Amino acid sequence: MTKRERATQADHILDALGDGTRRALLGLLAQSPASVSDLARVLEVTKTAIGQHITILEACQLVTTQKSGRVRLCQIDHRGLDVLQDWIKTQRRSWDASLGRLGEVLGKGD
Amino acid sequence: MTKRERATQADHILDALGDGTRRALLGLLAQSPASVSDLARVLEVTKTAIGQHITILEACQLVTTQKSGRVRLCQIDHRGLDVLQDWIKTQRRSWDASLGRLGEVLGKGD
DNA sequence: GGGACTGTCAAGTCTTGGCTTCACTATCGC
DNA sequence: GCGATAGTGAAGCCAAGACTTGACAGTCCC
Repeated sequence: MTKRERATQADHILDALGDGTRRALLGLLAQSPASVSDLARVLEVTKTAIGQHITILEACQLVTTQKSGRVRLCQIDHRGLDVLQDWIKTQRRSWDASLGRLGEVLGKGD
Repeated sequence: MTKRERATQADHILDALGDGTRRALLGLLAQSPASVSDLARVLEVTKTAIGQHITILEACQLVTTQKSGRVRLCQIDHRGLDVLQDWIKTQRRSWDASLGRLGEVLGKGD
């Protein structure tokens, strides 16, 4: 992914999910909403690191946050997953069609 | 993703899909099977690079290959996507439940 | 056999990005 | 106000990994 890439939302989501720490983050948030400090404590990384990950996850709608006072509460956003599921569906449709064509070409067995 | 990570197959798949070139590869293969050289030509990288990506994609069952003569024909493997779809389903279930509990806690509206 | 082509291996380069440190602001509670 | 806590910003470190080069083995076809 260096050049000429028209990045769709699905691209951003897959990039985001390509990191194990972020997946762990989602795993934790799937259980219950949590603050940046909470997450940092559990995953044993700095709050700065968590903040960076959350920014990325928020940008592609896998997480939402709301700040009340000095604490930023993070929770899951389902919209990102919806997009990802659509991406899978599209891929599958596309290559089902391609297998169909392949089948026709090979298709002697009727 | 540095330490203490019990990598599931979904983890490997998401790691694999975290790279834009590999996604492009899948996009091409979704349209029709192709050889390593074909893919290298279209994506404008070396055959070596394609070979490396294909190895990774094959390892997590997103692609299958078969060699006939000197050409290695690559095509989509649906099993990887099945696993990914399951992963999404699991995540969604998990955090729907969590949102449900949150709803109960907040749940004065009842 | 010889040339063209397909793919792989080993080794190295170089960018990306995950993470830290340090300094700083803002909020809470006394 | 003051100390403790929550979070952010800038800068830099460093390992992971994407990609290349060059040499090589197989295969096809003349």
